[in-house]
Amino acid sequence: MPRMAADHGHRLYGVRKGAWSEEEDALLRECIDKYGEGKWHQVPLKAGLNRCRKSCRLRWLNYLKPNIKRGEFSMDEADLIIRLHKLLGNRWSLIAGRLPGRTANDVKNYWNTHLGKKTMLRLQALMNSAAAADYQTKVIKPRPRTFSKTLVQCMRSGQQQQQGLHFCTNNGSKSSTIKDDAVDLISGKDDDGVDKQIQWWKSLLDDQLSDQELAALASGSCGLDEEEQAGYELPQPPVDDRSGYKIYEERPKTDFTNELSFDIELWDCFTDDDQWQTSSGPIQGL
DNA sequence: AAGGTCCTCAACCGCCCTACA
DNA sequence: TTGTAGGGCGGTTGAGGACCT
Repeated sequence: MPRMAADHGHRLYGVRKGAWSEEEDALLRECIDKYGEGKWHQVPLKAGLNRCRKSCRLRWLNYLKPNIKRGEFSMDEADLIIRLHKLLGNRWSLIAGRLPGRTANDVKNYWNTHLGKKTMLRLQALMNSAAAADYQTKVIKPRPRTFSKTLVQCMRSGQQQQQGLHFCTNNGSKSSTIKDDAVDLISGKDDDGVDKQIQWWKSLLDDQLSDQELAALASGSCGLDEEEQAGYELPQPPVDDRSGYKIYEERPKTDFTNELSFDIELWDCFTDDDQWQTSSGPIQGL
């Protein structure tokens, strides 16, 4: 069934659709070189293209732009996508903004085809079948998350943010989630943005546990000293005496822990190819 | 070899946000 | 304050290639 061309409610007829030809690409490239990006409504006219402005913009941003990186996503990129998706959800443009040369469309497609729910189910099915065939079982050990010192500092300086928790003041006037805060940081909405962004990314990307943190984990804490723990332990009463914030346990519906456990499994698949191949054979289609 | 199914990704659609008059 | 237009985004579709039976 042919699609109707729609452009902000105005139906456009006779506008070319579908795959772009090399001639069209050349015309668009020439036009952007000459007049620059922006003013997309003028581009079809100036370029002599029988395309709607959105089609021109999309073609440029997703395909013709000079710095676009094509080809396979690296493991680093995949890892970053997983982490950012956990924080930001389907904010593909924000995620793509942190992956040089990648477009939102690329990231979205990559997620849907390689990292999304369907792939998750396929992977689980493969794991189940491998187990059923009496292959060596791959044991996934839970990896507790630690609260970075950066976040703790933010908390103390009035930043009501904590991973996986919702904070609000006693009168309930302010409530935020880690996703919203992450979006603000990434999009640079905060005034003292640069330093905070650096710190935030540092804590996000810091996958290595310090010796201190490892020792704390071994003793059953979560990487904070006693005083810090007192304020953040989930089962604690809802009001923190020192900060005056109510602390709410994240509702199970958000299923953060399940997501996390899957991501770890997925990441192990990326990093542990040898193990997969020896225990249950290579995973097809990943 | 042929037909069917699955997968990937470029492109489209419709909605939202913002700027401006 | 309201209406309009442009820019941008996320969700969805469908063509075409790869793979399977």
